[in-house]
Amino acid sequence: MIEIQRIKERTEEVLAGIGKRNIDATKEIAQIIALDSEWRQKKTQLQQLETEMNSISKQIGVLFSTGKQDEAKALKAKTAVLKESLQEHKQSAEQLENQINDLLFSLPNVCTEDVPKGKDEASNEIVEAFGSSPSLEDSRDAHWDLAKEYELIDFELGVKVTGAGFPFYRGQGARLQRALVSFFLDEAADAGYEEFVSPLMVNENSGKGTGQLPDKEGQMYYIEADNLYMIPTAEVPLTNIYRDVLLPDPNFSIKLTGHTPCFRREAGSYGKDVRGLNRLHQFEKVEIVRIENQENAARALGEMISHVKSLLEKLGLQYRILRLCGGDTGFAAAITYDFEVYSAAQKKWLEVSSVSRFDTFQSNRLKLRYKDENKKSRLCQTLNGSALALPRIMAALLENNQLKDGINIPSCLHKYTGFKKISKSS
RNA sequence: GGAGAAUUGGCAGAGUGGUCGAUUGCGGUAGUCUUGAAAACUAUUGUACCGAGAGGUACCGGGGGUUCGAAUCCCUCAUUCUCCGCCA
Repeated sequence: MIEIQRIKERTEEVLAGIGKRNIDATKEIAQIIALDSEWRQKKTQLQQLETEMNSISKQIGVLFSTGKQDEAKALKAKTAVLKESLQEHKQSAEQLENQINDLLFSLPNVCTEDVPKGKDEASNEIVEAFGSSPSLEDSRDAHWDLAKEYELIDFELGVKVTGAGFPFYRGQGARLQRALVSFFLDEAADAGYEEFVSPLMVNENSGKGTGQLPDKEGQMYYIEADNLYMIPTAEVPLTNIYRDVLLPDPNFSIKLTGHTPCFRREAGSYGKDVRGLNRLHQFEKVEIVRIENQENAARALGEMISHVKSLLEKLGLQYRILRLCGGDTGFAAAITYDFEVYSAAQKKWLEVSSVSRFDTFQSNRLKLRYKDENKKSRLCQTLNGSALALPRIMAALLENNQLKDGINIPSCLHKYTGFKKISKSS
């Protein structure tokens, strides 16, 4: 959530940043500021009462220990009124605090200056494009047809065993999947990211820490018996490693990566958008996460973008980078860049990565801080990005590299697949 | 899954109803001594919040309760350890 100090001190900036999402938060912000000053008043009064109470209690203690029972009893009688008023103050301070928190939780992050204003994806900006569409013959097939033809992915089997959106990968398809994961992890390691194998379920506090809860509760699979959530992305366990952490030194740059399945309930889609690998309930992803100080966050974002670019270029995929407009930017992000690859057979762009800077929005919830040069606690900056999400990469690779008698594997993957071409007979 | 024990500051470890935010040791920081270092000695050393400041408040695994007063008593949840059972 947004730091309340920022709301009070830089109100205009906050309003403008949220305004980019086509949301007018004037009322909420004014309410927060008003409630906050009310809360401060109550808090001060409450603490005064507590001081008084503490001192009386101490006196009673002294009186008892010096044998002055009667005086102690007299003093005790006085506390009843005080106690009542103390309770009242405590309750109303708490109530105010809850109201403020509810409001703060409901506000999305402040978009940075370079985020374009806009309501939906139509206002996203294309900032860069790379590569060109492969020239395929007329017989170009969509990946779901290729998957069947070469026995790479079995969607029906997934339906039988689990349900729609849970495919089986098999044979060369499974191998290609594993090759991609290894390739992505090795590239991340080369770029200095420490690899983690994380839990695939998280508790409620973790969900809150990265902002999936309470707003996106319905999008996660929930294990009721144990009060656990299936992770929608490795971002959740990886970032939550640093929940409630105070880093002692301002010179740090934390780079984490992990490969996990991601589970998403994603109700309400239909048609060819969800066909094949385009949208799944379970898919694999390699995520990169960074925790930085105030000064380094902007540079880290640039490095992450370069990293994702280099992956796509090594895979030889045509891609473009979008700077999302406010309305399309996720609740917790301050700025997001989406990467899309071109799927030649479907003739459409598929989102394969989303790289975001969260400013202090997550770290505020996470209580993730560091000591700066003056030994003052400051909130860290968190960033994350997909590097990369597997299914749509796989879809694009299959479609774009298809030949009459097989599918070419990009050379960077050869050492992982053990074959250079997907063919029927093998 | 069953039985028992435990959870205190960076770490170790006291504290069982009242000047306890918490004895002490180690570690950290600063200083004295030293050509330098070590040792020794001295001081200092948690986090968050309220307050213009002085200062105050909260926090002893989490939450709730009893009490004028709780690290200390009660309830509850979580975690760790030991033993038993089961198991990749």
